[in-house]
Amino acid sequence: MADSKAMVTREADFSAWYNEVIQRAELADYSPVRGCMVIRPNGYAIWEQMQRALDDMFKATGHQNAYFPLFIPQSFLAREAEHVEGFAPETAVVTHGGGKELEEPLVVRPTSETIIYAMYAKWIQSYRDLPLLINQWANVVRWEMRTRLFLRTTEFLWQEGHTAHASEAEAEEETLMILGLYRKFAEEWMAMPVLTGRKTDSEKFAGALRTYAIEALMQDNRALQAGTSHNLGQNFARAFDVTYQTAEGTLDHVWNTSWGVSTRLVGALIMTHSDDSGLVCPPRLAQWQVVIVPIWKTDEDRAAVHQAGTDVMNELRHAGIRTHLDAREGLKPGAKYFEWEARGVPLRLEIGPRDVAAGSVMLARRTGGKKEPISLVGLPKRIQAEIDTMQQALLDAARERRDAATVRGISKDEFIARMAGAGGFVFGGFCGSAACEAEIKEQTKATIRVLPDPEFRSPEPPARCMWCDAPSVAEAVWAKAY
RNA sequence: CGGGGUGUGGCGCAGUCCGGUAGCGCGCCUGCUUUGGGAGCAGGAGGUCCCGGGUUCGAAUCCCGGCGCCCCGACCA
Repeated sequence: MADSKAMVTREADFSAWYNEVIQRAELADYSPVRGCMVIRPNGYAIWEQMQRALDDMFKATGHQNAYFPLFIPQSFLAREAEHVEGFAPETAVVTHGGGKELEEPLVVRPTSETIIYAMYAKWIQSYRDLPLLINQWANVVRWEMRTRLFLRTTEFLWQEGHTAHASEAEAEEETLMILGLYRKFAEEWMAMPVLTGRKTDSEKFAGALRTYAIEALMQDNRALQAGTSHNLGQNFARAFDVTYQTAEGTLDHVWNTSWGVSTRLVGALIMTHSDDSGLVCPPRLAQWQVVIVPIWKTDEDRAAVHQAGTDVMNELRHAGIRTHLDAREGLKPGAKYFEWEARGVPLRLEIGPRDVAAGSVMLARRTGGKKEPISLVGLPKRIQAEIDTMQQALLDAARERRDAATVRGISKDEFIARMAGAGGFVFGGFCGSAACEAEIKEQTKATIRVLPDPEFRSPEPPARCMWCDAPSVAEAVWAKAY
């Protein structure tokens, strides 16, 4: 790599460590444009795996992909009061085109509700047109003050689903179905445990009736919102006049939902699993699940191990395992080991003359443990089992870490001390007052991440507000967040 | 925009206090020898020292004015 060979540790400087993991794994780089990043092939490959898995899930639940324009007439943004208040300060605006000043400035989309619902108004006439279930994969731009690779960049990639329904109940069902789908993706693909729940009014999407989110806890015990699903009610339908005729012949506004996850998930993946040797990528999302490193001394050996390596690669690929043979010359095996570790490849197979003679390969796991020789007989099955085991082990480890950093029912003073120190998730009673919520944020930097869904709540509902001691109206989860 | 820091080959830095014409490590290129945990030797390429102005015989270094980037805050997926 660029400088000295030892990495900054998480312990020493988590933020520097995060940047170094990204640089060493060649996931992304800073661009000439402030706040924007270049997603390099290794990083984009992870995003592509994420896209594939999510897209399959969207399609399996009846959604179709479409594409809407990057530019939105500025006036569109203003049609929904809360929405414009929320997004106007962070938009990029195009005022000139073709050398002339535009009659109406164009906003570079920070999100696409407005232009999509303007179109829905044209497309939806009858209850027979509902539900309309559309997703788009796109880039959006938000002029953030401070940016960080993957976590918050001026331009980012995401998917945004936008649906229209005939009733509030249907819209709510869709909103929650997607929340569950995001949770499933986070846990089963990213091996990242999440809390699900509702956002408070101060944290909800600008223009939504209700916002739900999945929240994860990073290794530095700061929370990260990993995905959101909004029930928009009829707010946008009213603003864009999206109406339909009911079976009874009356006219009604549709009920909308919108939901999204972004390239932030790549940052979440990094901060959930990686270690002081570099990226650790869950096998299901890894560009390469297995890398084969041949080892040789003589030309004879070289030919033999390359043949063996190629055979193994073909056999594994045939079994659907993403496998790469690192046949580069002029690099010692150890150098390759370090490089592939930094890039997070889950499994490494070393093949040298001794292994060829023994009909085996040496298996090393990115997550540690002893190297061990394994037989070439039945190799794909064995490797698939290793992949499945590692995928599960990563989720288990991440959940254990999160749970260890979660406390319930502590006092105000303990809360203050905890937010100043260890961090993590804190469950406690909440009085429901926005003023109280704001005061907590001001004094401790902690925010309510979610009002958790029933399965995450404490067995005994808290009786009083953790902060002000007024009667509690809901249990809340606080954390310092990214 | 407020506070702090920093701009020197691709990357990380030294040199700046005390002015004398740019150096180290890593990386890169070529060749030979190497290859079971970051190879060795030899040769080589690569720099408007952030920009502009000033002082001086002479500026990476001193002075003035800009700009960029990073960290901490306010905003956020």
